[in-house]
Amino acid sequence: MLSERRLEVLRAIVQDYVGTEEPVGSKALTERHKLGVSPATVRNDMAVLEEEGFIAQPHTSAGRIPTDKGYRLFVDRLAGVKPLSSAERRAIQSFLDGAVDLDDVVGRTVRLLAQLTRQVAVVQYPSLTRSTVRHVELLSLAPARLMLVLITDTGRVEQRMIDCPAPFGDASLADLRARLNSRVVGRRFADVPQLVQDLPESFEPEDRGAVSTVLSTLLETLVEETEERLMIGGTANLTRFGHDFPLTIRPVLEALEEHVVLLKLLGEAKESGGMSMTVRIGHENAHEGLNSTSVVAVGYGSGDEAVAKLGVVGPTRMDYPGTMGAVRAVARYVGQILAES
Amino acid sequence: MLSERRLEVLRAIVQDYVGTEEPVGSKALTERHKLGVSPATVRNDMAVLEEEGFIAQPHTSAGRIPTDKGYRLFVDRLAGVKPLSSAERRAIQSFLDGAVDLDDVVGRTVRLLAQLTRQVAVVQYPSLTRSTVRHVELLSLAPARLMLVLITDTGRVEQRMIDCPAPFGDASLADLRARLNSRVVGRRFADVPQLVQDLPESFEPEDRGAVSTVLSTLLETLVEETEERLMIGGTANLTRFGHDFPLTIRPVLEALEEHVVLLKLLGEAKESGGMSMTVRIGHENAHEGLNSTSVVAVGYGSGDEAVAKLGVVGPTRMDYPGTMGAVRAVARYVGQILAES
DNA sequence: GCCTGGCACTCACCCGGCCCGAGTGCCAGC
DNA sequence: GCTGGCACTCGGGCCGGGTGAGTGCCAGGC
Repeated sequence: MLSERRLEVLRAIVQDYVGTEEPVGSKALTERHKLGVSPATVRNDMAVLEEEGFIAQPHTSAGRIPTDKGYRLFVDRLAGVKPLSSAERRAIQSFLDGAVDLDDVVGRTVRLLAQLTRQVAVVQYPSLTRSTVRHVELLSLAPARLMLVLITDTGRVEQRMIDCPAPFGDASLADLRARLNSRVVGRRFADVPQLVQDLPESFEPEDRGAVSTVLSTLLETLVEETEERLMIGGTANLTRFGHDFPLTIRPVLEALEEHVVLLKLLGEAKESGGMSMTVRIGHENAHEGLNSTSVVAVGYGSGDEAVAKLGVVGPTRMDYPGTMGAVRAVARYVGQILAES
Repeated sequence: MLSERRLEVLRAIVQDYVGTEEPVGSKALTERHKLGVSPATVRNDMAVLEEEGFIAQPHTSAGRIPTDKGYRLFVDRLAGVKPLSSAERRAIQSFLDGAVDLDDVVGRTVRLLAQLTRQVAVVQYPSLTRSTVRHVELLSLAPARLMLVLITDTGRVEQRMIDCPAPFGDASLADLRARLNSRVVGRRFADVPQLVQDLPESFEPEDRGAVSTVLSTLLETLVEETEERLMIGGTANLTRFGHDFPLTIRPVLEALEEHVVLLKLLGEAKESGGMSMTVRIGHENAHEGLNSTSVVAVGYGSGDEAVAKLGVVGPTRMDYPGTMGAVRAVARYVGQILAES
């Protein structure tokens, strides 16, 4: 177990390093923080911290920098979540309030988060699995060609073309539309399959084929489109860590373009309701390209349950309390916006 | 007027510089190209080209590099559009063929273009102004609350909430839906305002307010949403020009995030049907951040007329013939895909 | 008149050596 | 267990010479 003062030294190192971006030495530490001890003592503490793997020296005779393990300890035990100033909160609210549709909400959220944290922001579109159906619409485009439009409670719209095995009368179509809606509106996606299972049987034999086709397309849409989408912003902020980063920036950009990777990243730790904040530091990220970055993510949703996640990607050397505060605050406001609409 | 040989020298300089990324000298030029003259002669030609502003020296006693003006001449008079290999064409086709919906088409196109040109790809969503209406749907969510869904021939779906001044009966709603569709389906967006102008008059007085509200929302959607969206990919390719670029990469990333700027960029030169290819080199780009990049853009569409643009952003030092070939080929295939669906 | 080979000149870049200073580890003393 | 002192390390900045690619100019030849 590390003594109280050693933890204090670690905290000071992390704070200074995040601020200056330069390895921090024992003398500078005692000057900037009221540790109440001399540089020599700090040096001894540093030696211990290094032995334990919390900090490291880039070269002999240079200051120390925190390791991933050091940041981990800092985040877990030494840092709180810094609440935003009321001015910042107002800014968030007014920025998000002008949104007109879901795309706009997500777009604004990304820009907001990127600006607030000065890092790369990632926002996942509200997931369909936990959503409910607001409306299903069927349109006849041609005698045997339909369009299925699915509207979710989060405001998302999905459409699919359907080629029916046989022409489908307008009356039957209206009937199907009405019955379908009466069964699934307000229901969760996961429940839909059961709810529509016996629907074909209640139609005339000649229409059953078409009805089945429609239903299977609907179910496909529900499942397939759970493949989620996301939006990214603030990549220009990557250049802020340019000094030692230029070599590392490429794999990060590459990783950011692989949305599948990011979705997995956000998705991990969906246990615990999914609303809690997760911080993955450096090598804790499975993807190699992100080994020199940290990911701060949190779930958001209109109710108690998360419908999706959002977060930021930045250098391991980031202002964790501030970032976590901003991410959490933004997630809350987005949740509110979604609940209102 | 420049002599034939001097143009040849310029072409050789551009090609070598694009290949090696290093200033090219007179000796190396004569070695790599069959110019049929000695280095000394080339030096004289270079002096003339420099005086005319087509090439420049980074420092005294270094090779020459093309200026924006030099690239311009190269593109206009010295370079053709390099057609793709049949293998590349097959790759394009098979890559795009698997797309399931519009988002997917655009997403695949971006990735394809980025990979093919190894540069940053930008694809604009099919514009609504030139599109036609495929269907308008009205859904009753609550007594005085409607949802308007607009489906375009390019497969795009827009939805809007409408709060009516007074409740609106189901019969009236069905009536409005039917009449609205019979008037606007298959019509161009630009023509819609005239076509629906007198529609409220034909309804009962108590419904006219609601009908007007619906119509004005529809018209708003048509206009507002002409504000177009786009997708970007391949930003990791920016790091390929890292050697002299690290300082310049930031403003480029920033410019790429300002979609408005990009849209303006793509939009310029919409004259001439909009299908022709435009190349903007270096300072020809109005936006400062893109002063060291070139933009190659071309319109695409399902018919003869462009519904949107796509293109790539890369360093002025790019392989113009190859890039132009790839951009043009991709645009054609995307047009085909859109026409089929 | 245009092309050519020769020649002197100019810098950017590389390399090695040097100094400097921040930072360290260790030790003896309080 | 903390402190001040001390010798040591080593990365980074600075200087100076050598190198070579590239240039401009000039006199001579086709």
